[in-house]
Amino acid sequence: MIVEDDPDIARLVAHHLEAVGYETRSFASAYEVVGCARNEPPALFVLDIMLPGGDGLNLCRQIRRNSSLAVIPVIFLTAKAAEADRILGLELGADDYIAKPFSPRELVARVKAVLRRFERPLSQGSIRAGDLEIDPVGMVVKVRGESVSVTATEFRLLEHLARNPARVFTRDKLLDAVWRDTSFVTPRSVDVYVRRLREKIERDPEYPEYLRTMRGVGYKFEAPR
Amino acid sequence: MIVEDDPDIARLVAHHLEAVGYETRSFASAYEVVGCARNEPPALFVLDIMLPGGDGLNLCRQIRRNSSLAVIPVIFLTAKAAEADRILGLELGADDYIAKPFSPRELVARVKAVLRRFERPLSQGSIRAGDLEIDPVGMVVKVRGESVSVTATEFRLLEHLARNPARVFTRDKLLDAVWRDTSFVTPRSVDVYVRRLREKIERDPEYPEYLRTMRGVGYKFEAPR
DNA sequence: ACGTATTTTCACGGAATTTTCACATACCAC
DNA sequence: GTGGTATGTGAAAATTCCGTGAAAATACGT
Repeated sequence: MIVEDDPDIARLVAHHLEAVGYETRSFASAYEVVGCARNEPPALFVLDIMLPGGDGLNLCRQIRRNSSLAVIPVIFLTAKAAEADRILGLELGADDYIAKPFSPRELVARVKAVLRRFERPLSQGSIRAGDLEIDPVGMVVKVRGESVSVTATEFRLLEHLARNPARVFTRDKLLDAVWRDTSFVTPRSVDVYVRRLREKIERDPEYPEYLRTMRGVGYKFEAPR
Repeated sequence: MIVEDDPDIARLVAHHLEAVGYETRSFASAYEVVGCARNEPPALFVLDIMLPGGDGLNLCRQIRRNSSLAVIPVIFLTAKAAEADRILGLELGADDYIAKPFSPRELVARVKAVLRRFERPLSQGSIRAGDLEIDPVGMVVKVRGESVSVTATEFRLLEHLARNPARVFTRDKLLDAVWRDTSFVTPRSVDVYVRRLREKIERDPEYPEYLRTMRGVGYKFEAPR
């Protein structure tokens, strides 16, 4: 959903997003945006910062305040790169920005990136990293072609970490994300699962390449280069 | 990485980019470009559109198809300033183009602009200062591209200081902000952590550029220009 | 009900980190 | 320079944290 008062730019953005298969709707002002969005929620907003009659920031605030729209990512178009920090830094909740002038490739890349970040729960595709292959549908993990058997919890833990590579999770966060019932499980249980996963997927469990421990914090998954 | 068959122009481009501090590698044909780039990925491609034996557009397509190179920006050099070329080039995945003949100033400006657009930290929230990169999500600190290992407390201290650059903190304030338990820790412990961070991130720990001591007061983080 | 696979807990020991301290050195005022 | 104070340095002590092995608890199929 594009909100941009300059028709040339609006058309440009729409065109390039449609060229790679996205549906778009364009608005020249902030007016009916919230109403329409509520009717048929878009996957993403692209907002011009400068809009006649209440700027884009304001619109963003409205979107964020509306509970049904609050989760939808927002990308800002801005003429001044200097504004950028303000946008991301502020409590506005923008997810990225694109400085004008932008190249179509950049536009598409950022849109894809943001959508990827937010689509996570929906994504069902299998994950590849290094010589690891994780197939959520079949609950199968393959290491260098060899499939290894993992238990349900092991799999969910690995999947969650691998879907968020290079990102540190505390044990508590992992418990929240991976353990179904939010029962009272010792955070240290995570350690045990990490160990067993390492035994199964790491070349040398002593020097793990995938499942790195961030001492004092938690664990993270890394795709070896 | 410059790909241009006319040696005069290639030298010209290389010279002007090197004059402002960029490293360059030049190729007269599209041949080994992809291979070399894969070995040592450049920050940017400058491609002549007209190349003997498979033109620049083709090369660009190849680059875009290679997943490890696909993110690297491409600038085209073209003799024909026709708008059609521009659209075509951009849709192909080029990020800008420069029409020949070009002024050195224009060349450098465009290269800088494109690099600036793409240099933005990948994950939101990560801090960049000088040749330091601090990624709170992954708990990673990079110095000139090299990631250095820091402990949890070291990281929290560095992050806190870097988030408030050019601002002096007394040791007590740092203890309050960075240390988890509000226990009674000697303020001098801060010194030790500053030292260890300096050993890891400063070029010469004797003359620190980032972590400056403000005698009689405390420490502050400064981003060297 | 029984045996098996999985999940969860726990205590221990080694290792990494944190914290402290004594001393060396640098800085400042005089 | 001299003295006094503040910071840097090296290393040891204290503490925390994680990997390990194994046992207890739970689920699961036969």
